[in-house]
Amino acid sequence: MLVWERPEPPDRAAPAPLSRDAIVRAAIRLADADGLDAVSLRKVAGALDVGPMRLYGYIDTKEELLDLMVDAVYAGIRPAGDGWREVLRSHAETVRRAVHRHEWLADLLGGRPQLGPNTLASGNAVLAGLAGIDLDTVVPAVAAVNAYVVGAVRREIGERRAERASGMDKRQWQAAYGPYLERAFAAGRFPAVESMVRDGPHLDAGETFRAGLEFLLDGIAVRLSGGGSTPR
Amino acid sequence: MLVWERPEPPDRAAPAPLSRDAIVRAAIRLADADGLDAVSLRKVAGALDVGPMRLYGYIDTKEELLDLMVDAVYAGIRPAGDGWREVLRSHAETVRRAVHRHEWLADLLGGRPQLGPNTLASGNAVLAGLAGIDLDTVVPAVAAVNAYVVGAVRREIGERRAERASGMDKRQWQAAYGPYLERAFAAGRFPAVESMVRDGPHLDAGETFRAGLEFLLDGIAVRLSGGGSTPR
DNA sequence: TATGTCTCGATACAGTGTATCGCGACAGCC
DNA sequence: GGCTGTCGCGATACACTGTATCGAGACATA
Repeated sequence: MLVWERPEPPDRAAPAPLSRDAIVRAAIRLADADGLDAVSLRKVAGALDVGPMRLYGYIDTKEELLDLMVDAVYAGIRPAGDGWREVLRSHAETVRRAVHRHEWLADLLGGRPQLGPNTLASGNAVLAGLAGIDLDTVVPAVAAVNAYVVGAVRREIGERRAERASGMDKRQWQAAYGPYLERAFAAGRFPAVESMVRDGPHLDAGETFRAGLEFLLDGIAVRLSGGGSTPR
Repeated sequence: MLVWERPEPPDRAAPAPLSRDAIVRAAIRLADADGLDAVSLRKVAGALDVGPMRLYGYIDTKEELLDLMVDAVYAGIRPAGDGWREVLRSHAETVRRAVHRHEWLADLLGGRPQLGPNTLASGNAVLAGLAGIDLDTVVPAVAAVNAYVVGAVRREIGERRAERASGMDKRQWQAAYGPYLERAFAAGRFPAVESMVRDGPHLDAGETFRAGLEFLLDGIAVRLSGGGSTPR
């Protein structure tokens, strides 16, 4: 094509000013709106009016971006309250609330060790709130609470998504899986599950989360008060 | 109609005989060898000497294949032992062992509700082992143990991968993250974390898992023996 | 034998993460 | 003020993903 008819290059928008922070915020916006799958380097870059390759000046890898997203959320995760029990409980509840605001967190938590500054600060605050207690108890206790929270929110979000996928409503979810379960039960192969579904309590997600958390805290309390070893 | 009850297509004197089972086994082999990312429909089909589109006769979606993989593993997950405590403990340990054999399970567990026949049978066995106990306690207790296990194995596998990624050795992992943590500590911003790392116990993954599990079981024991409500 | 049904899989599409590298813009120097 | 060296941007490319489409061929039935 000859110069004469070749269009001039578009007025090069002054390269949009960029920062790791802006990138992470854009990625979080995308993930909040459409889930983690919607976070592609191309889309993040597009949201910032920037070429995809530009991002590689700020991060080496998509995984690093995900790590930064997690750490950004941890900026708002701090335990509150007095006493070991309240510290651990509020920590757990705060993480859960964060997951409610950012469902994609459920996909990332526990997936790889998080050592970002905000995550470290959050962990530091929890440990500081437990100062004075024997480290031999604190370390496994904190690990256990974290493990529980990760697993619990994962299941909670997983179920929520399954419900949403089958039509937005718990009634409709039951309509989708109910008949399947009915047929599975009809064969009589899962009587214990069947009686649980029929006669068991129907706790909502929050009640289930808190009930499990209290079990765990009660168990930690046993160790703290008993001071002895765990009974077999 | 869900995968589990949808009948397989009839045996067809096809170029390569195929079955849902063969597909799932091939997928599991790939995932065991090279991780979940190595499970692509093309690679699975390739391992079976078959075109990729052939698989869609047996599954509707890749997610269904992942569900089938999880359910296949649950075929070997059954609790053993007598008494609620031993049932829950052995269930947890068995799941953990399965995750050790199939690390990709850690990426899938809790991600979506599992209602396959083997998973239902496993859950049924656990509930049957808890027969006689008040369902108001059993339901949250089982949920809590499952949540804990999911979170715990996720972290365990996540850490194991991070170590492996940085050179195969725990020493080398500490060499990779150690200096970073040293620098972070040097600023004095995470004193509680620092003292934990320096003075805290260094439990291995198995000890940590069991310690947290015993906390949880102790907490459930409190409810079972006390019979009363949880103290605030 | 003709017809209808069904399955296979080649091809295609839109998307992914990221390596490569030429071009253009800027900074510093003569 | 003009030249040159450096550097970062981002177009292009690559290998790969999950899956929709659809023509071709095989089988069962009429």
